[in-house]
Amino acid sequence: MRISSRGEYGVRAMFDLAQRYGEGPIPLKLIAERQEISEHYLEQLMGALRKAELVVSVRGAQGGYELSRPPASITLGDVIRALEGPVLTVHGTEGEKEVEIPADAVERLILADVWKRLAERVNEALDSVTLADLCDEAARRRARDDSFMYHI
Amino acid sequence: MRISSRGEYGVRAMFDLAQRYGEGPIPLKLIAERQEISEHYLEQLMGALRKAELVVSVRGAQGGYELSRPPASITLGDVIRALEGPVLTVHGTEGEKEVEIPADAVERLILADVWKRLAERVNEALDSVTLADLCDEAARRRARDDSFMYHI
DNA sequence: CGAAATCTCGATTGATTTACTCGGGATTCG
DNA sequence: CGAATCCCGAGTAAATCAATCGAGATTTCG
Repeated sequence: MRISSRGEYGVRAMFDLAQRYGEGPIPLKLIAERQEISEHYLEQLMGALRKAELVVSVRGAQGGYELSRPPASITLGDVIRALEGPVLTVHGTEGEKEVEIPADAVERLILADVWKRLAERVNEALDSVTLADLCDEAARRRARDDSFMYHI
Repeated sequence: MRISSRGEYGVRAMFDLAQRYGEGPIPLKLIAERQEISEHYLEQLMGALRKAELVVSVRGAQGGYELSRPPASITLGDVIRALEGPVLTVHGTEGEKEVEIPADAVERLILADVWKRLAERVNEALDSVTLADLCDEAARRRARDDSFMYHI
């Protein structure tokens, strides 16, 4: 149950974009350099984020990517689900259609319910952090570090 | 971010054992049959659960496995962590030792904190369900189904 | 005692997923 | 036009997953 590099890199890239929200499109190359992610690999991730409508792209020279909406309205859950698919899926529970008749129906049904509830809790946790939260925290820490510098 | 078959099968097997807690050792073969899991594969999982001290084994004829402690004191988190390793790990955060100097230290530190908090929330969710909870719910549903039968 | 029932352990294997890399095409700005 | 971009699909090496297999060690029962 780990977050793959897609999720990790995706969040880093989105954090990067969030801090530049409103400055127009940011070329992928810059994000890749700052976040130390392979350009080609990041392209794939941005493609998925664009399909999920979390970013919009501008093609051609001076193009790039920007968030499709304010950082406060994009959660880590949005980013992670876009890149890694639905969270905490269990094979016996994933699809919408019912699986084959189980040996002990009661047990299987209980577990299906439990997995579902747990997945909801995980999604709630992931959705409780927005890109704006990350930006605010970054601003706070940078301010603190700066004032610390002046006191030397 | 899915639960692998190890986690899913492991929970099924532990649920099975929990419902027979106090009846002495249950042979793996029976669990495998009831839960429709390959015997050899389940052996591996039981080995991990034994090393995590969630079950104890009794060797020889009439042997088998039983829970090492009451169902109310074993959580789904215990089972899943024993079988799948620590939950919601992120490569850049997993080890205890610090990774190489990041490009933007503030960003990386914030994300490390966030991943850690999220992992805690996921663990809390997984630990909020015990094997006894599953058994209680099974008993409740079976009772309801039975009384339904009598009314036909 | 000996045979059957069990757990124990490590090796191997095929399929899938992950984490990339590569190459070329389409679009837009200057 | 040509450079800077995004766009897209194919390919690949390594890791992980989900088993499978085979050979032992231990214990009960007849």
